[in-house]
Amino acid sequence: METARRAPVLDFRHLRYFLAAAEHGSFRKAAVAIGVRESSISRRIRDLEDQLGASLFQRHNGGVRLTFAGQRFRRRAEEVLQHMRDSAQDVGAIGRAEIGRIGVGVPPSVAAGFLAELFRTYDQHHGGVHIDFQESETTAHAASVARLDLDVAFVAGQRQWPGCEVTSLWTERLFVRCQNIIASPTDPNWTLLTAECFLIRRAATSSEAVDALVRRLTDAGHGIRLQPQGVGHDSLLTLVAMERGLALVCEAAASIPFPGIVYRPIVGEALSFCALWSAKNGNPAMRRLLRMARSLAHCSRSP
Amino acid sequence: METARRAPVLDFRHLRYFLAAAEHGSFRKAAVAIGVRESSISRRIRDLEDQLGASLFQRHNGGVRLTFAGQRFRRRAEEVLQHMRDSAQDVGAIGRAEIGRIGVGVPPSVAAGFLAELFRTYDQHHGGVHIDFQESETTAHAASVARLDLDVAFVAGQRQWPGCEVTSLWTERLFVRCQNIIASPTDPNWTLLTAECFLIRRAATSSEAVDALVRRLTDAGHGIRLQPQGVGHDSLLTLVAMERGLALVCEAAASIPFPGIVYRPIVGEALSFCALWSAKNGNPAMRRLLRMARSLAHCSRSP
DNA sequence: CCCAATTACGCAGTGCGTAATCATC
DNA sequence: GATGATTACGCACTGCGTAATTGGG
Repeated sequence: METARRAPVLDFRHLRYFLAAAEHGSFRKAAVAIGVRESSISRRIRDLEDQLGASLFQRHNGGVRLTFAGQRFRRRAEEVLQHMRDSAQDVGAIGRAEIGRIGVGVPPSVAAGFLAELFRTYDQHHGGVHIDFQESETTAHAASVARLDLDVAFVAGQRQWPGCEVTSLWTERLFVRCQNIIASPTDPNWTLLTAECFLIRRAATSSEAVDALVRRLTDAGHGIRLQPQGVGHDSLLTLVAMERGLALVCEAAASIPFPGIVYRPIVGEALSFCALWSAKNGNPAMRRLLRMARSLAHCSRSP
Repeated sequence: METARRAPVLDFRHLRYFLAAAEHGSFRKAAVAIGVRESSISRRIRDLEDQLGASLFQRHNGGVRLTFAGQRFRRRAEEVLQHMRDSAQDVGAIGRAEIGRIGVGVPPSVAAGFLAELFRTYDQHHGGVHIDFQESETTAHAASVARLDLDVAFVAGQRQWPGCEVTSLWTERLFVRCQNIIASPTDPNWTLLTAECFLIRRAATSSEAVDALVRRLTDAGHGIRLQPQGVGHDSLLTLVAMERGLALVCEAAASIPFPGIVYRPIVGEALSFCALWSAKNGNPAMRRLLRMARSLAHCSRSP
């Protein structure tokens, strides 16, 4: 058995050299154009011809000319190379976060406040990135982030979550959402609060905000009546308007007006929000969003 | 200035490795599938990611998973690789003379005889090859072959031509094409022939066949009247039917019947044909035609 | 401790440049 | 002799395999 010289692996350079030679009609000129010696062109094209099983050039004195096979291969090679360049361009754009996709976990209300501002700004600068919002509770968010099902989640509270990095971002005051017939002390009337019952979403029974309020009231010697409801955030608002109780909301949600509803701040009570993300997640669009969030948090905090 | 490690040139292997890893969801499995070590896969994909400027896989314990960029690049890579394979296939088919193009120079009549048989057989076996016929005189054919404008030319005579290889193929008897009123001696009546005038195409004044006949007649002490006409081969036939003279044809043309026309062989006079081609011409379809021609000549000669 | 990916290291193979050679005008 | 492609040779470098390392259940 003959030890057939192992076929050289086809390289994109083969195509580049070939196209240059085809364009210039001369190995020499092609070599100058590419910045390489003629011998390289010659050998690479010989490799290419060997591998393809057809000669691509007719060599005559004064240069080379494409054979029939060469003419045919030229188009193909151009297409392949162009396609490859496009692909690299495409993927590179993802790498530079010019396009892409982010899965983002958000708390119930993103219509106003820090997050609304963040995503508005982000969209302005990275319109090509599709943002997939996922509304859920903190625990589920943390798990998704750790599993890389979500790229980043914005949640209330500062606690650690396994497999998640935590980046503190901003703080919001807590508000009581109530009917507008209730008196409006600057400092909330605790007695009044305890008389009413608090409507909370069943899924958020152990949320940071509720925990904080309960702690605060019990520390002050007051009781509190919680009334979990299996409804969404929007419906809670309606329930309040129906005089079925009060609702606890953060500052972002308090900026949204609704007929028959007013918001009263709970002085001294605040809720801090942070971003959860995974160190293993290299999604450049996510990292840029995170950077932007930090920058935004810094801006709005320092003044 | 930092000595930035020169970027590794993208290779089709990069794509193959990447696709294998994407398919198997594991560098390890991809490595076995391809028949290479994991480290190779790992490094090559890292190169690819560096070059593209985006990470393609999320590494988690138990394997890898495509990122958004990776998913996108996967389609592209498949297309590029497939396109490249198709191209190689295509060009390879040309190399194996399954498809292609041949420029063939032919004498005025190819409707019958050796060439007709040759092309009929060739078409049967290589239907994908397009044959470009070019009808011209020997000198022009030889020049075209040397310039590689023609791949091969079949011409009468055996003489050498610059830049051409010569391959003797077959021999044909010469015939006189005449009106059917002329007597039909087995051996042509030389007196009769000299009495008539020979119609020849002006372009073929110095053709091998005419030269041979003139030589023969003058050697035998006879004169000959040549009457060049600026018409094509077909028209000559009509002129003979109009009793304007005789015409000299080779055996192939003599097998085509025409009303009012008969052919008489010139005993002892024969014309040999050969193929002209260039040693520099690697056109595989041409070389296969040539091989087939030799084989055919051998077959029809030996019995 | 296992699985899977990554990194360190040494060796073989490949590609390039230099330079000589061939071929044609 | 000039131009242009091909070939011989030596060197640097890349890429692979082996094996050690990291990292997460």
